[in-house]
Amino acid sequence: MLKEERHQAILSQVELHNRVLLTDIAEKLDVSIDTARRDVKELDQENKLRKVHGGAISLGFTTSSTRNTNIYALPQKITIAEKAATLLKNDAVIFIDGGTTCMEFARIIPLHLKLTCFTMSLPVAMELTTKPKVDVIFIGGKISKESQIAIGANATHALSEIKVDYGFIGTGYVDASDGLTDFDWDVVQVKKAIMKASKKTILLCISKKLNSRHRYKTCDMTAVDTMITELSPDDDQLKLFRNNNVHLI
Amino acid sequence: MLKEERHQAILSQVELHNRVLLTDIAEKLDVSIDTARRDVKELDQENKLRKVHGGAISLGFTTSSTRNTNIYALPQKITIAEKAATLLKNDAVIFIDGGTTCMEFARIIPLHLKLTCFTMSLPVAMELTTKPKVDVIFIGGKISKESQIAIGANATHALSEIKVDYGFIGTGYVDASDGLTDFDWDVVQVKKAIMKASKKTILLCISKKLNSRHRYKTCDMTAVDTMITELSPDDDQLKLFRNNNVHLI
DNA sequence: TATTATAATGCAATTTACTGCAATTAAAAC
DNA sequence: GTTTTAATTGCAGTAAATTGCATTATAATA
Repeated sequence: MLKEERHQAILSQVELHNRVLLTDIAEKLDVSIDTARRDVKELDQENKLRKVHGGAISLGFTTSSTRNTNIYALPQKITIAEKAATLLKNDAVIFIDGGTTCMEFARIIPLHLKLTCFTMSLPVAMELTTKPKVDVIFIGGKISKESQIAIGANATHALSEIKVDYGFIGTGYVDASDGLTDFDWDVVQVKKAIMKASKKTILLCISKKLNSRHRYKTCDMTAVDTMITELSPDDDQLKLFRNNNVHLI
Repeated sequence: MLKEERHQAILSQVELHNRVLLTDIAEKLDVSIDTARRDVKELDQENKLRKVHGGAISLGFTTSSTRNTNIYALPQKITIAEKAATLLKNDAVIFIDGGTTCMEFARIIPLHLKLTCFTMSLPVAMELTTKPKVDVIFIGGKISKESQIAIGANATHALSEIKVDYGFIGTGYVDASDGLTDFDWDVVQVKKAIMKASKKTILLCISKKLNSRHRYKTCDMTAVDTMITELSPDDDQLKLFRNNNVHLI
């Protein structure tokens, strides 16, 4: 393997996970630790990453105030994810839906927290594998290419056999009177099943989606126990939601 | 062979694989290393590629878009993946195991190919969502953090209910007499289930793993229908495998 | 503090690069 | 067709780069 290829491989790993261990480089690229260290050292000198004890981290990781340099992660979603994370307690059993907001939530879960997480979102599951104390269980099924979640009879059936404390879900569209709606029928079916499997349903939703609706209905607002948005609780837009016994954060 | 022809051959190689080794050029084009080096040097000066120690890489290789498609792929694994891909036909129903070699295989599947793919590897499933004509079905279960595949009773049970034409599997260790072995018991159980669900088992395995073994056994070599490595079929190491009715590519 | 893990350094073995040169080949000139 | 000329190629010797290992130093962690 050419040195240049190794360098690219290391950079891609850093780009993807924001960090990389020297031992991982050595093993996966089939070189000695020394070579891995030298590679990282050179990349550091070229200002492509930052070398730290035991590995390397991406340049933006430490400096930028916004946590992860995911271009899709809007700051509001991080705010929501941070609020949602405050609900988590050790040994909780939760479900995490797909979508970028839930993805942000998964990303923000503290490393020391012991959890059991169900999900049928591929990216969320991938992210959760980086959390040492989180048990991850994936609900299988046919994979929807757009949303990268498992759908179909298999998925809904598997969901019918579990019960979790909290179901953290997202939605495509939400409205105080029309409830949660989506444009994909299969996705709606799965979301229904998630809510049935959850003792409490927590909706993560950026304010942009408030007051919008689409073809297929997941549920009424009354079925949602808690809704988390980035707006302050006394925002005008939220008044309508208070009538549905929805707890707002 | 004319110099210009060589230059074209080198460029097409670089275009295809993003890289080329001087030793490969020398061997395949039947010239000395020196000539190969001189050719690459000229192409570099013409800005057709970038010369690096030991070979050359394509100019676009460093852009992050191509980088993401080349995470941690050893060149040998690409060779194996390419060979494996030749077995695929339209409308085939296959299973793809986890591991970097199988990942490379998933990556190389042509976009025009219509397939149904089962997998219980998160990265493989993610990759497959980029193939428009491939139906992806994920076998759910508890996710193993090291290997990022679904394991456990759920996974093996789900596997017991399907039947695929080809099962493309990897293994941690392989030996002609001891067969396929691994260090993780759960993983071995899943691999067994995969083989049971496959009409034909195709083992993708880099030569480095040949003649190695570990604690838990998946199966004997006789259970493998085809083994694909990057070695030439008359390599000495492979002689031992011929005795097991294993088809080598 | 003790213990472990990681880093830095020097060194030897290997691989690759460069240089000059002679032999060969292809093209040009006669 | 023959000779001349220039380009190309392979080889040998040397220089440089790369790599892995051993050793010592340093940093992290309990």
